Amino acid sequence: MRIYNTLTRKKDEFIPREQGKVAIYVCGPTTYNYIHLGNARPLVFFDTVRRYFKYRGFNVLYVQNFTDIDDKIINRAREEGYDPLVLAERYIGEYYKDADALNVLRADVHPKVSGHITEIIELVKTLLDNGYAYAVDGDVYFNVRHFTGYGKLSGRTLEDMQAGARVEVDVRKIDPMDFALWKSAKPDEPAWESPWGKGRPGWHIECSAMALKYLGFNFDIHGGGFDLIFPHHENEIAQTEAATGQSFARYWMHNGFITVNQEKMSKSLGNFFLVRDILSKFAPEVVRFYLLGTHYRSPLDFDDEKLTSAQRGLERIKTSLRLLDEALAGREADDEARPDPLLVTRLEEIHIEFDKAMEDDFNTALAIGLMFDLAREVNSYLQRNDYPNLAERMAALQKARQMFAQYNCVLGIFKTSATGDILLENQETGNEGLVEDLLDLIIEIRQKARLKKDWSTADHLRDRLKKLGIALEDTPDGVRWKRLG
RNA sequence: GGCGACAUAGCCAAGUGGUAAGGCAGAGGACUGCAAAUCCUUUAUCCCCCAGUUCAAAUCUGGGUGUCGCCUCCA
Repeated sequence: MRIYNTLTRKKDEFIPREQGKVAIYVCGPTTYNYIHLGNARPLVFFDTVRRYFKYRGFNVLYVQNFTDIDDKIINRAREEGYDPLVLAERYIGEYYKDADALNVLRADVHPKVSGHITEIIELVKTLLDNGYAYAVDGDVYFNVRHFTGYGKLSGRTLEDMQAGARVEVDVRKIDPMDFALWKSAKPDEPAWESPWGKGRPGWHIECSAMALKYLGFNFDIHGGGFDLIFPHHENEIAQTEAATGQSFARYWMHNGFITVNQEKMSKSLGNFFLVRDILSKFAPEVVRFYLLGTHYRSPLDFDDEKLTSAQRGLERIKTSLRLLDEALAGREADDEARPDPLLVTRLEEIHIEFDKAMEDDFNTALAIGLMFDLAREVNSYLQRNDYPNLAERMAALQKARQMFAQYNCVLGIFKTSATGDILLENQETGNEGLVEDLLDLIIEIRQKARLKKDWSTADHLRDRLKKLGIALEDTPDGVRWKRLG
């Protein structure tokens, strides 16, 4: 497996710290608002990475933090008249709603900063003892000049950074690039007792403390958005490696941005789209499918048309799944039957390609392309009548359905049953009984009209149903209906 | 100013030396009462421009143009 490593600026062969195990830390959101699509990309992508490792038989330990103490939270809380921690907690709850909708699996651990103050203080103490940090008026800063590797992740030197530095010069700092490990508390801010007085952690130290606690040093993969490379991840590396004398993480993965009109979607530019607003217009599987349709390191431009295009594409795959289910419905699988090689040889080729795509730096775009190939092979095969016998045909189709389910386990597009079978929307809820019965009735009436060649009645019913979001399809074997959109 | 990324058909997008995946949209055909869905065929003599390396380049090197990002909170 090859992974593009920001640290080495190339694709490196993945060698786990421990055989058969992989430890991953992903920087989660600062919870002062609902998440937007830009936040969703790393969630969905790293969730897919995690799923792929699992699919390959790895034992995955996946940690994603919540930053629940931060200036923005404090400001927002002040505006709304809440306690900052209460506000943060509320948005953590909202985060789960959006993440669950997008089929993002819960992390093994979702640590919060507020629950790890002790660990953070310990880490800061270590850095002070080591001489990598200094305290001034209740603040503690990390001394970047002291850490020789500073800049190794972002690929620039302190001189580079200062040449165009836009940081305000704080005379109390030894170097302008020094960053806060601990901030003294202003009145009305959440604060904790520390050896340096009441205060709260700086932004970067939390991830170091929590990653070390749950994953230890030298763990496998640390992920986040491109914009975290500097300063966040650079500082994490500096702190952690200065404190432990050990490597922090070995593979650093960064996803590209979601853009709007080619510009970065960000909270500060105000051009962001909330996940829940998008989900009010598009199904979650469409959003996930769209996000994974582009390689994670490339920018991805967002607008409704692109989602609509994704929706239509996904419909193709759904159709193929429906056709498969229809063909297999009510038939017992015969485990003895040899799958028809006519279909299965192609399936095997696709399967090899799928693994190759994912092995090569998680090329989900290629993997999705292969799902389309799979769909075409299936659809095409279903139209043929020259199969050897029914049992072999069914075995081959069964195999195809398993492949769809497997790939879906990795890509996480469709909701699944407990056994991992793909659930299409018609099957999702148990509350559909009446709708189905009514549709059966309407279809029956229409069929009678069609027998009498009363095309205007038949077409009228079909048109009206279409306006209600139900599409009818007449086939030689009867009428099929599905929900649109 | 420093550092970096990207530029592939109408649109989206994969492809890091061997002669352009896939999707959306479009065209033609099969099927259909008509549709829809599906299948088949078709849509880039060519991958921003120029020069170079090579038997061979979208893929490597140099130069140029354009777009974006980081250097400040941001996924």
